[in-house]
Amino acid sequence: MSRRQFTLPERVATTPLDDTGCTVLHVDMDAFYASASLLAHPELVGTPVIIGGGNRGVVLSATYEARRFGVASAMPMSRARRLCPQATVLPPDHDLYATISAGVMETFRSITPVVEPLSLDEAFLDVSGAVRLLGGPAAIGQHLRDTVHDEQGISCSVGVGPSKFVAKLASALAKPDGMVVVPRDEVVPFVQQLPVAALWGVGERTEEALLRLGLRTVADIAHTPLTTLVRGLGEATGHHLHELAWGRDHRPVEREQREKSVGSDRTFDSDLDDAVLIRRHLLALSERTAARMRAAGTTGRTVTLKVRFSDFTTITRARTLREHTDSGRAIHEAACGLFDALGLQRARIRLVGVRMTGLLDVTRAPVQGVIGEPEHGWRDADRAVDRARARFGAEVVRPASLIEPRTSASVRRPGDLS
DNA sequence: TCTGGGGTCCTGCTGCTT
DNA sequence: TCTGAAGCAGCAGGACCC
Repeated sequence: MSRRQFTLPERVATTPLDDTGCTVLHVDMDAFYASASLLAHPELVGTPVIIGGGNRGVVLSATYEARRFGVASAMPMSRARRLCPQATVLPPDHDLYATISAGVMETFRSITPVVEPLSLDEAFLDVSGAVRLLGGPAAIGQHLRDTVHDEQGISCSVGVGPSKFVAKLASALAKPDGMVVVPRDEVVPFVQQLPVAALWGVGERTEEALLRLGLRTVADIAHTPLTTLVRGLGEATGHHLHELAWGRDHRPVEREQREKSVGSDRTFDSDLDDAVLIRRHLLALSERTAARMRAAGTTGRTVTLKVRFSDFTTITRARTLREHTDSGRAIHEAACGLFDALGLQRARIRLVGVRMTGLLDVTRAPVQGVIGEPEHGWRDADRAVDRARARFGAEVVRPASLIEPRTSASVRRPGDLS
């Protein structure tokens, strides 16, 4: 679900051109979360719908009817509601999105085994091995669009190019519900007429830095000495943008991408200054992180605590443990240690997060027993809890300190401690 | 206007080891 | 024994992506 939208440059045709050598496809679902939610609410088709929620949330997705009013992804919900008060607001349904995404990825893999998912709603495909069987890349792209529409009932846009970078730019231009092919010979003029913000890796800050250097288009970057770019943007970014500005991107489409971190954040409905309550939130986040690691068969060694204050300044503190763990208890202990070491005196906190890095497959990082821990200790208990949750639901077993006293009048949503 | 939650990557700094 | 350089790991912060 790219957040970048560009107008179609005049020299790029929307009909298939010479697609020889354009073996990389980038497929991006159109307004994926909104389109998926409409499958469950067909009565809302053709109306403005916003997916998001919460007092302090942002827009996750919106139908094109809502976008016409200026609503965009990542926009604060309060602003979106002002721009389009008639829109229906639906809460996200992540289970539904995961199910549809799995179906879409299966369709992709029926065409080529070389599929690199980027998120639930987009992926790169290398179709070089499928050309002889299914026709040229553009024909494959069209076949893919038709299949996804027929099988899942949602539309997608496809970019076809000789590299991932070009294919991704092309799919952004194809939106919504279209396909753009960038022939190999057209790559340099195609990329160089775009604004600098079109480049992958150029966000708000980098765009500002480029504008300060007087660079507005990709062509400007291409004709700037590399040393100037490196001085202004840093070693990696300077080289990266210079390569992209000449249409050079040699990264292959990769099937397996192992995760490098797992974590959870929680923004509170209102800022908190109660350390006891914050530690309880850290326990919930630690348990969730640990459960996800166990489900993925990984363990982690470095615990990173994130704290965002009411003025939106954010700090992180990390601690590397002596050995790998997938225990919520161990993660919580480290996170609380880091939190206590901050020595905060009733600071108003907006968000806390827990993240584990230094991940290793559980078979390669056997977790040693803790001195004093019984033979069938907490690890066995954690796994029993995982099995119970898988069978009866996530809320069926929780640490005692996370259980709220029952009141007949109150209904709380999962994970809401405050 | 008022900023989610899941991530990756880069840069600069510090401290440890050789 | 002391000192400086180099390499490396860990940490913190920030930018960026969807």
